[in-house]
Amino acid sequence: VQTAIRATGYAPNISARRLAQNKSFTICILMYPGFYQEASEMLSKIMDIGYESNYDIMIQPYFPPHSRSRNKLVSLIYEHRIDGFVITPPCDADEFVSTLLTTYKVPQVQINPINRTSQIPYVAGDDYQGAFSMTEYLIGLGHEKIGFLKGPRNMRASFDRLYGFRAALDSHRIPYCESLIRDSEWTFDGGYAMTKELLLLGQETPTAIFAGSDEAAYGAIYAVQELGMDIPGQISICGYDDISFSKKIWPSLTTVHQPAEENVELAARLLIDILKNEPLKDNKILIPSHLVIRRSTGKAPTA
Amino acid sequence: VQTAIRATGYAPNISARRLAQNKSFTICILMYPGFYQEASEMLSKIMDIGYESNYDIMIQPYFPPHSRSRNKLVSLIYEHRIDGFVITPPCDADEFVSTLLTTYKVPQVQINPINRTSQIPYVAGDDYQGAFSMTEYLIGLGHEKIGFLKGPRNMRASFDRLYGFRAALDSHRIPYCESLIRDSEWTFDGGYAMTKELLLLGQETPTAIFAGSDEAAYGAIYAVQELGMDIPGQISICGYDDISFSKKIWPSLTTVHQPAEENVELAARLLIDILKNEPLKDNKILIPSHLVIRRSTGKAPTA
DNA sequence: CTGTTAGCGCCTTCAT
DNA sequence: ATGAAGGCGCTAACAG
Repeated sequence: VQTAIRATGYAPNISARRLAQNKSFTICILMYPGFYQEASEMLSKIMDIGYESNYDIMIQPYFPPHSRSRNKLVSLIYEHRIDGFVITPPCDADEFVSTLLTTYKVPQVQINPINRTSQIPYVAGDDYQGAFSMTEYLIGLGHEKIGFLKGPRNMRASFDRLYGFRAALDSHRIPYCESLIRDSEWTFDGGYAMTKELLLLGQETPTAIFAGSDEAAYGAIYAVQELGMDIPGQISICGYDDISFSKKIWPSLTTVHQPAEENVELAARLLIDILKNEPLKDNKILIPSHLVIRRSTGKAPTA
Repeated sequence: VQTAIRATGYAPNISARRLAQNKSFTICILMYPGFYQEASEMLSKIMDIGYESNYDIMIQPYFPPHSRSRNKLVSLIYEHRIDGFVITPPCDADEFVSTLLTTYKVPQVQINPINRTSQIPYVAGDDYQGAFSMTEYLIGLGHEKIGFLKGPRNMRASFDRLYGFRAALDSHRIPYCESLIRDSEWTFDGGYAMTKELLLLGQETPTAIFAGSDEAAYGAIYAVQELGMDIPGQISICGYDDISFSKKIWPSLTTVHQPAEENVELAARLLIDILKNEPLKDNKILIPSHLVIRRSTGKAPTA
């Protein structure tokens, strides 16, 4: 029968199905513009999932300062265009988003949410452990004065990575020095500016900088290179995220692999399972992270 | 009345509208995985357009080796999920795609298509002129032995950039030397490998390398740095595309600005105008490109 | 278990 | 001009 159906060129009309079932068979991934640099790599995976599960996937940028973002979100929900959302950071921290979704009881899965105690399903990387490992690795290379670049306050990873860093220092009895901690917002410009500041500390100049994100690490590398210093000879730099460019820059970046595509993929799968009312083993998933050692880190210079 | 409607919380059901009008109000952007590195920057713009025009926008990866890609594309068309397509390179060169779209008379707009003589509307950058300008700039710096990295044969830009390069050499009476032209496929690995080869040419070693794309230029820079050579002191490197990372690497990359987001934006706008049967001024759009001079290029070393 | 029918919510057509 | 009714193609509920 199936073959006969195919032979006639028949295909169901998706709009009619959607209307009859009052479902859109579409999920939305809410993204903060610029947060995911490697969206294109992500797209393939996401779309595969959509294909397998017969769900369409819509990527929606959410940028709070634009009222347009909010309007769009509202219309997606009101007009029944979307069955559920994957919320990427820092959108979960946005009050408009969170109240809207809970008010209308729209199914959602969050990625790396600020608040892990709520009942909302999530997928998260183990930022604490990753930062701890990286810091221990640096300490093992002989670094004691380590600069750290903090991220935005509306992302949980910002805190966890700082805590992991600090815990590793503590466990090796290395003093935690406030002047070495800088607020970079995890942008290129922030990493650049804060690294310049750290390098002007004179006697207190760090021998390594743990940029909290790869993006900030690029800024740090740029600043260091501009000053004509050698990486890793005079100073080591490392990041966190392992985005695809990190192996293409010189020197290639030591970082923590935090598979953004995998997070989104798992979140999308989880959401679809929820929408299909399939039984789920677990609705809170923690993904371990691991170090990727490349060329931007080395032994601390012997003063 | 409108305000009253809003007050009651009314919103039209999109599925019903789609069914009644037999349209999906959705367009699809077909992308070759990895071709657009800065998809995330693009997304914001694209989605804005969708919002303004009440069209949903679906990004679909197309990777010919996966039969899944083809099946998905077929189902999008058969099931009336899509009103029209934006075709990004090199998808226009894929026979399955082109015959499918023409057979079913699906509206489409192409970006940088191989074939500009067909009736299909397109948006394209002026690759010939961009490559010509860049080459003249290098010649002006005193470079005469210039390596060039070719791109894949299924993209028009590959040819136009090479022609522009060659034309500039000719107009300055600099001999065109086959051994300096290499096939990099415009990947990082290709740029890396071919640059290594070029640097082993001994007496014929180029003093500048015009990588046909930024991605290939990253590979070139990596190779040069690995050999401990100074950029731009000993060798100049430049790219083409001006993707966002090119200003973040060290040394920042001299390149030709070819606004990928703008191309896609224009193409999507054009497609939507076509779908709405709006009168169009022009259905073949050529976008000029311009040089972006950064730190990776400098005067040719005086032998 | 198979076959028939009503209805999803909107748009368009036709009649008033 | 305004208003009522039919139909888009599928699904779910119901009857046989």
